[in-house]
Amino acid sequence: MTEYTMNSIKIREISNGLVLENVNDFNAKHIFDCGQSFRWNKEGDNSYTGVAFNKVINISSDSDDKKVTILNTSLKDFEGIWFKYLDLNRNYRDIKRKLSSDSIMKNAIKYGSGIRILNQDPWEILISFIISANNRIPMISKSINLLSEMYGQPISYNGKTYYSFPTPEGIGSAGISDIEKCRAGFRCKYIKKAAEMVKSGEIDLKDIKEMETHRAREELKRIPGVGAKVADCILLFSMEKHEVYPVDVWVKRVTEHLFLKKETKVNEIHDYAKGRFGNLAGFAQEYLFYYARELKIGKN
DNA sequence: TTGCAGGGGTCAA
DNA sequence: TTGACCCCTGCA
Repeated sequence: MTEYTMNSIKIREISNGLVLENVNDFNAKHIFDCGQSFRWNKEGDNSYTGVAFNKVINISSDSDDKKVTILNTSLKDFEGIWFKYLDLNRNYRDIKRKLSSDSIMKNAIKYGSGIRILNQDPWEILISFIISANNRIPMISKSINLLSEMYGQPISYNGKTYYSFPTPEGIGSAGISDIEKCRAGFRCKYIKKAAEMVKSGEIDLKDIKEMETHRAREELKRIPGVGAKVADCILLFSMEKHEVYPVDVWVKRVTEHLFLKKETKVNEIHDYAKGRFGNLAGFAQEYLFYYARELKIGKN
């Protein structure tokens, strides 16, 4: 049996995948339920099956044993895709230690101790978070799945058919009445326009990813349906801008409730987060979002 | 059974 | 700064 090591993670090949050992700060539930992705479904055995980068994989984790199992993959794909996607090169122990200077963050981090910020595809995140505006999570997932069924490629796994996320060409060439079949309502016109802009090269997501954060945000906001919050989600979840602090209703509530103790304007919340969490604000946001939403903190 | 509020915001006035 | 907005669910 051959074993490999990447960043102190031991990798062992099994018949249909890989077993990773000595993985710190990794909990599948925390990662896939903390709001950064809409394409991971919980299975009966508490594992998660998801579609990303035109592949379907299944991930389960045992935090106590520091063990992660990835099914339907290969060593080659792990090295080429999943190691980066799962952010396994990052030391979350350091991040958590730096953010734990007060008891409030300590509790939030303890609650979502296995959160990692995925490195997702900017194009997929762009469309997904346009759909998220004034919407509910089950509906967002449903619309993304319908879009994928209509314009993506089928992928079979475990007797089920999944669909890859569509390309800009796929959605950009579709008519508005077809896109409306994804049930995203008034957001459909934004989806179409965004796809056309990416398809034509008017918006180059690769370029934007390389830009300084402020300029990248302004560039993203040129896309219809992308305001401050959606732009920040794109920056944090797909462009490695970890200093941004996307403020949605939950984050606004939890920041007010736990820290500011009063109603506060979104701009002031940004300033506060920048001052308090610095270049780790994005990580803080994820711990707080998960903590707030799971425990309904600040609601009412 | 029907009706209404409201949701991971954005846009236009 | 304020409403409207597709679609759907939960709850009177």
